[in-house]
Amino acid sequence: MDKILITEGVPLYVKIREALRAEIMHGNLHPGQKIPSEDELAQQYRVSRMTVRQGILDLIKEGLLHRKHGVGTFVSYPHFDRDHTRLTNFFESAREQGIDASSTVLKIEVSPASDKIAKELRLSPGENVICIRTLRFVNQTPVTVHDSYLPHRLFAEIVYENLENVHIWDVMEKYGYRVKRAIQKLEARPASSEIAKLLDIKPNSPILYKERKILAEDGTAVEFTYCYNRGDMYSLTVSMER
Amino acid sequence: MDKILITEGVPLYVKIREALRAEIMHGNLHPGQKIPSEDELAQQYRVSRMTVRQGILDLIKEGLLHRKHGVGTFVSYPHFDRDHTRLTNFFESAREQGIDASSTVLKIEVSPASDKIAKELRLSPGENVICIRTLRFVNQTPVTVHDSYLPHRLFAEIVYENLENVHIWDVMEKYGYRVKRAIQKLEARPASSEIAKLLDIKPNSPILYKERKILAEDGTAVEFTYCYNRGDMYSLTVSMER
DNA sequence: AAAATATAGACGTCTATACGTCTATATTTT
DNA sequence: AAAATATAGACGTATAGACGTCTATATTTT
Repeated sequence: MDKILITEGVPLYVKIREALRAEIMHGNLHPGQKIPSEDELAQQYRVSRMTVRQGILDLIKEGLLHRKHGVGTFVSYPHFDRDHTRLTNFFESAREQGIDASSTVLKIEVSPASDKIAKELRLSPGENVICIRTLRFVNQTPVTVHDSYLPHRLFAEIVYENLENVHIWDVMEKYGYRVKRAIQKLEARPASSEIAKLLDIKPNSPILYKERKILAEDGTAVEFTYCYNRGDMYSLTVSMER
Repeated sequence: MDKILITEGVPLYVKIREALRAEIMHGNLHPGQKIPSEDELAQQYRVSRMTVRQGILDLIKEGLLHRKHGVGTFVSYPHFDRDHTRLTNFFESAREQGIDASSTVLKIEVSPASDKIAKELRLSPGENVICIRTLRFVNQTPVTVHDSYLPHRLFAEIVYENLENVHIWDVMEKYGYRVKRAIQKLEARPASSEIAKLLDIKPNSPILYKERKILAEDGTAVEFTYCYNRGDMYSLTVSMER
């Protein structure tokens, strides 16, 4: 039985990958089930085995499939929370979950970087950074105070952009930097009086404190942030592998 | 100039990957620098281009290299915190950081799973789980209360094992399950009086609360845990990608 | 000088083939 | 019946070659 791939302008292995993904999602292939072997799929789709393999390997990396040498390839069980594992920005993830999200800019200023930020962003000593403090709302309730530090050298003109209700990562793309990776450190902390006031909670309430460094595709450190998230209204899901 | 690969019994692409890694680590190739093209490397190592490619792709997945279509492959800047990004267990990561770590078992019991745990571990209704509560210490100070739930069906005999100062993941391997992935939800919460007493802190102090589901290589859900970590003594670093 | 175009280098996709290694199962031997 | 062995199926590694696409740079044209 031949399977035919129609779309043009898309690599074959991507088509096969998506065809397999669709079969899994639609339940034609169910969790735990063995999928056809690389050879069989190659014949079905009339491509070479290596092409099928490339598509399968993608899905394995994603966690949708797993395989055992000498035995076969199997559909993984769901609950891998694939969606929450990707690096998404505030507005993206809110939109996906159908939540009303907004943000206001509290402050923009340019000043020399602190030692810590200079080190994290790999700046020369005394180099300037743009600091943007925003307050983020979910359903009109303040949830996060977000302090963002950007190298002034790379984003000097960004201070003239509209930054309300827009994610800064989208703005960065105009400057040629596409965000690729974040390294984040998480802690539970008591809210300072300043943060408590902004988030409309009592001082010393638990805050999910997050420091993160954002890297672009070429490894440039493009942003460093301090985030103060209301503990009772914010949770974060991550996936890690051995 | 030919480069020669000596070790036997190791795939060629692994040798090339490790040779490249060594060159980067030893500083022969420095961050930002362009490495030789796939064609050049194939000639140097006298292998096919696809073999070199497989090695390079591994290093890109790791974040050690990055590439730009039509331009070349480059050494990434460090600070990717590769070490903190892997899923490691409590004792592994403590050892790596040269920290004194220990744990005591407070309780072991077998009982029917709660609805939530049955759902997360994909158990039949009413199926039994083993609950193990441990207290973890760093430098003799209690840092984490750890409630672990395991399917009784898979690990019935585990209750007879020594579980003090041992990580349960190591014990699980004896039962044929190798931990592969964790999906964790993180929140900042106030400490309950029970948890506060165990961690020797005041009630309502910030706790980094963590729920996680642990999956084995074949996708079996092997453990569900609730973790209560002292906010002032525990932080977690994770990396996420788009 | 500016704009359009050509070119070379490098990565991206794809094929067809070969042989190695691992696992589960069937077969044979003890 | 148990143990050893063979076998088939499936993934793992590796090659050589072809052509596509992208980027930066050099060249030509305007």
